Amino acid sequence: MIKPLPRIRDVATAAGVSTATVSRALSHPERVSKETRERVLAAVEKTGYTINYAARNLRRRRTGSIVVLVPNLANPFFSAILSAIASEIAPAGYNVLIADTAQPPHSEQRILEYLNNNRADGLILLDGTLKGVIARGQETSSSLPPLIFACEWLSEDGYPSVRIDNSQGARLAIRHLVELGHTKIGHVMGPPENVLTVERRRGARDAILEADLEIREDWFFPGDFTMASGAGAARAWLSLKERPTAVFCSSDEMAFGFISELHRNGLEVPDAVSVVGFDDIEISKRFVPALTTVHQPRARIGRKAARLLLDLIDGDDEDRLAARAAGPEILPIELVLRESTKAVRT
Amino acid sequence: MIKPLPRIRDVATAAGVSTATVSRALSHPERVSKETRERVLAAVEKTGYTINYAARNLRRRRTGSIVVLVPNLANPFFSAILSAIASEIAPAGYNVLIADTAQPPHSEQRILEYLNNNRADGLILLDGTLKGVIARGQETSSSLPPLIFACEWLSEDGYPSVRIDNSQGARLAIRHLVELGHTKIGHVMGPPENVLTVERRRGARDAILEADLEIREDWFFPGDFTMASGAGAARAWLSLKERPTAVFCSSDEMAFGFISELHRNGLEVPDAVSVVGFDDIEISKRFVPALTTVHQPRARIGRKAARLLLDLIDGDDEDRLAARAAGPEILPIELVLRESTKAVRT
DNA sequence: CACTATCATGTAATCGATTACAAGAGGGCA
DNA sequence: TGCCCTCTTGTAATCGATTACATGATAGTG
Repeated sequence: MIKPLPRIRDVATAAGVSTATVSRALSHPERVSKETRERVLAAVEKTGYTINYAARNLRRRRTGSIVVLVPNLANPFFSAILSAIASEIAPAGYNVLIADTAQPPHSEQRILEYLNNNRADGLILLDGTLKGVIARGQETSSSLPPLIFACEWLSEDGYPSVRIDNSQGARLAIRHLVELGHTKIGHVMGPPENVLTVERRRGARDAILEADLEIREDWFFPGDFTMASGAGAARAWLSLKERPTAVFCSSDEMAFGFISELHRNGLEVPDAVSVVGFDDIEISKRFVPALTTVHQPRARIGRKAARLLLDLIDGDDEDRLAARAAGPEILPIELVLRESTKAVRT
Repeated sequence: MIKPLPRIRDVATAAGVSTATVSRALSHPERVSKETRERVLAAVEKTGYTINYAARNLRRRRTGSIVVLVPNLANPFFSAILSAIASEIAPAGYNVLIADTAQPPHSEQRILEYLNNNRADGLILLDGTLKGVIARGQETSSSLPPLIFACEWLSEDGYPSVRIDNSQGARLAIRHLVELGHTKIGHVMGPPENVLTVERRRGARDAILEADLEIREDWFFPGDFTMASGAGAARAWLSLKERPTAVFCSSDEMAFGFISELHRNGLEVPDAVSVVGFDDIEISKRFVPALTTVHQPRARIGRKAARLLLDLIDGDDEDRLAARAAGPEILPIELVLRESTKAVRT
């Protein structure tokens, strides 16, 4: 029942040429004559030949795949970026290999393995908490494959990255609330060590100070980007004696958690409190109320990161140094005004 | 700057043994003596050796990866399943290779390539619209690698699949609405050719008839599982002279689109109309109103499909025939009651 | 016409790990 | 002591495609 797959030798026999010629006809068509090329292609068709990638990759000393490390595959924010990455990488002839860094099987050891040259020709990292792992990777391995950060990044090491200006996004959100007349503004933060948390919190603080408003530490609620943590922040908000009239959440998901928890307690947004999110994921415009939020061009981020990585892979060491020197690629964002914010009662 | 990676020969030299012994020490530790094993492991440590998978896979005549074909990576329904699949497959030593069947670069030709033995050791298909491609694959290739459908499936060919009882899910939804006293019940359907659409519509019709209620064709709204199509159905609902008082949507996303579009038109759920969804994706319990929906155990579906596939890969042809004969694996569902439905006004 | 450049193709080495087979060492048993 | 069996290790073939190098044919040039 198991018939062995046709090999390049079978094609060569069928076409009456050598394996070298078949290989050339397929990989460098311009290097064989028109007649043999056609004869080879016909033979390929006839035998049903498809290439054995393991053999090709072994000989070419590459892996043919690109690894994407995602903090959480199930999170729609990441899956949209992933989708864009895949759409750019697949046509370039690479496999997209996905690893969820939060999944239990992915110990540091496992992730290190991906960093090793012989697992991937390049990496895209959507997880900025891998500093330790990458440092260890540099010690262990003589040279890491090209890598690019997207969305998140390592604050010190100058790896190339594609991202937005997060503190600017936070400023846009806060300024909008200020313009609506809010003077008591809170913030639901991301996980403490995350770069995004740091940048967005900084932007938020700066904008609050610029508006000559007070920074109240008890209005900066801890969170971790999940809906559950947004709901927790809502409970914290409810328990306050003096409550902010507007809250900027560091992710859309937290904003949903926040709004839904208030709803459970009989309070509606934006009447009870104005809420701004961050990310503008798919559902934000359909949420009830539709969420005012900072739009991140997720598809563009993914595509850009993929294209930069492909350039790095094709380029030489010089190109790589140039890429690191060039600094991060910052894509534009915008504040999308919807229903979840309104002017403060006067 | 580029230092060549250590090969198995380097380890052999460092340990003072042959490459065969190194290979055995790593792949079949019980076949070498304790002392050499330790010596080899020390040499591996010292040289920083990591295996070259292309070489191993070439020799072992396998690819080391499993391909998952997803209709739409950016859809959170699928990404949760994918996440579960990855968590099960990665520890088994396979790469998870993802291909988005809806992405432009994935012509039929490209998908066919994945079906070929030498791209993957096995496939998990979340897309039931691939009938044509698979038929062509069977013609072209002598034997397809083991494959498993998850969620969706091909209605005729008896490929193994892991899924839920979709018509039963639809019945649960309709019965719930009937119990709440609704007598005018509508349904927002998925894309016409989709198996899920067919099954859920059938379940819905049967349950409506069982309740001695009328089937009104103009209350069966076309859709395609997306939020936008749910919003379209809402507009259709609004334009009716006589409107159903309850609507069962074939996906949660369509339910969100439906609810949000009504909200834009000043109508609120469940006061204006009761809505039931299908899937119970992450956000459903936090939507406003929290969505009553049919829960699919997505993580379990993903894990189960992955485990079955791994069994098939390890098994022989006999096991594969047995698996096809065993029929689909049906996982339990339940109706989750939340806020989007309420008793009809009497 | 002789000589060189160009083009098309074939021969065979190569990528790096695995494993069939061979061989040697050591133990057990008559 | 001699024979067989088991255990450990080494030698070398192998997986399938690519490509450096060699070769022969053809065209172009002085």
